[in-house]
Amino acid sequence: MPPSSSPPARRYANLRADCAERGLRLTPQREVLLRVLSEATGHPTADDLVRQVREVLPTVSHATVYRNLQELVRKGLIRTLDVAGTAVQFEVNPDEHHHFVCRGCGQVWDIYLASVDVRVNRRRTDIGGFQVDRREVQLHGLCATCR
Amino acid sequence: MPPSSSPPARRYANLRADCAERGLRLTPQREVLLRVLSEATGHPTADDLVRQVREVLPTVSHATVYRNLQELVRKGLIRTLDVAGTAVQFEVNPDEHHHFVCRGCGQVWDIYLASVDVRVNRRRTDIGGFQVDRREVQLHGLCATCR
DNA sequence: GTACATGCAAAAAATTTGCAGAGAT
DNA sequence: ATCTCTGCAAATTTTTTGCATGTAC
Repeated sequence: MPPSSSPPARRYANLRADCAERGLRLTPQREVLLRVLSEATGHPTADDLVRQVREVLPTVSHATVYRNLQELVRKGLIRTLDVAGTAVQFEVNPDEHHHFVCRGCGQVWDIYLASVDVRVNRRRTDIGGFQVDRREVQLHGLCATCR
Repeated sequence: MPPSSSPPARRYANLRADCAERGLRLTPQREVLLRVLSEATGHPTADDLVRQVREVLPTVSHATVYRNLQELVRKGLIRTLDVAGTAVQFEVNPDEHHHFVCRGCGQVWDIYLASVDVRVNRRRTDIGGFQVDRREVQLHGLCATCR
């Protein structure tokens, strides 16, 4: 089931359609990247993706993959995973989900929450007038292996 | 009030005590760094901190500040802020709090929550046996200026 | 005195940029 | 024909490392 309940083929079709819709051309390099993204498990780094794309198109340049990822994030097709580490990790699971971060090994797992109830304490909070689009919960601790 | 309800002097004393307790020597460089951290507002990057330390000790090396920050994180005196961006940001607010991330300008604010209620859906979640030490909520959206 | 900390300089890692040419629409 | 995208190579930015020297405890 994880990392996503939508099958890769479906996700690939969706990504292609999203690109077309937003005026991103479907070049061979971009198509391979989309396929790699749609099949990805976990949270690949830009470098992971460069390597995987190169398994199919060995001549693809670093810059192309980085630029494409940037563009896909800008258009909202994928997201960066907000977990500090070395390199940026990309979030390719389109389902609404959250994360568990192990402080031992640094790995990140997708988790699904049955309920999220959060209320801001406006009195203590030094910012107002903000609009919330998305809520993400990160649980931090130790995974079964690191315990 | 923000970024922390404890006054800088108190936070500085706490950090010094924590260092002593964990066998970290109080060198002049480290003391200046602790003072800068205790007075910090927001979420400084390593480079921000290097610059601020150098206002007091102009000869401090890059490596020293980076190594110290690493050590302070390892010992749990500060944390890295889990928000993807360019450089790692440090979390120096010792109070329990959460974050609002603006997708327009990328800025991050501390927010305080009145209540957090989260229940994991174990059936959908592909990991078990993990132990949770801390829960962090990130709200994503647009700040008042970027709206 | 000893173990830990620092400075320096260089390396490594991650990401971005300029530019000329190729390709999609 | 146009505007986007790509490859290459080099530059930038951020962080880490080795080693000799210095210093807090």
